[in-house]
Amino acid sequence: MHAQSSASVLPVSSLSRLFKALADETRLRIVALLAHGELCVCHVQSGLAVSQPTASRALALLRAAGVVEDRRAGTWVYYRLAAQAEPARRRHLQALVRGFAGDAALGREVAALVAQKGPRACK
Amino acid sequence: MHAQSSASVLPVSSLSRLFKALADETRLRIVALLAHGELCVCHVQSGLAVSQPTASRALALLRAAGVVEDRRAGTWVYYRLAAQAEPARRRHLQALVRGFAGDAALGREVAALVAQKGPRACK
DNA sequence: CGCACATATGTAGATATATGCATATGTGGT
DNA sequence: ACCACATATGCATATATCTACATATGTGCG
Repeated sequence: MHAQSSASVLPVSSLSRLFKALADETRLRIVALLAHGELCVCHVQSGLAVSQPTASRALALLRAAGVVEDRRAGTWVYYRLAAQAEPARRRHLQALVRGFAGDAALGREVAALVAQKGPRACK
Repeated sequence: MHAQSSASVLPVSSLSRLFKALADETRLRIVALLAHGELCVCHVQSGLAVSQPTASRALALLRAAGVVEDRRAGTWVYYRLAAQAEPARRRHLQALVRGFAGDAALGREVAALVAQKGPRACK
């Protein structure tokens, strides 16, 4: 008989779901933005120059995949990167964030987004 | 005017392609196996209990994505993890390999596969 | 050359994924 | 209650992805 599937106890399916969530360019760029701080949908929308439904759906999918969490603040819904319980997932997301967070230009872009939209910018 | 896309110079599209390659469970399990050493298609096929075309295609896609390299040895074609030039990609693949390589049961499974199939097992 | 074996590829069909457009929901303020 | 704004969702459509089955290619051997 042969060894058969398994790949042991490793969280293959959990990692697979994570990678699937990160595989889309729009969603990966959202993670890049969120590496610099929480944002609401309108920030993502204008930061990535995508339609509002696209931004909303991408964030919803990331939330379903456990990559982000959301928080409601009046009319706005803020999204932030979620803490990862699974060690392997945590390693990968941290690696991503480290890379993205080191990008100063991205940081300025995020700061500009927050400054020109959302609650802080409006009143 | 608004900030617009970009996400700066970060290799978003390159990372996106990497994650797309790793998003499939079959392919991710192949990477897990290869973390323990090079294998040929028949090893993967019986190790994951998938059909020969499925194993071959999965490996071909991983090769196209730059995740693995291949080497022909007579009738057999050996696949191994490829070195990554891009730092971000290298970090992620190394993180994966570290996790998978630490799994002793997986290591034994791979050893068994190599022992019972392929050139070394046949003659 | 012809056979046996390992691997690759063509094709088709089922299923998932992404996006645009319209519209619904939710919230705060007048 | 109504309106304005931010966000979410329904629906249709285009496109990508995966798998199965059959078949082709390549390599070694007698």
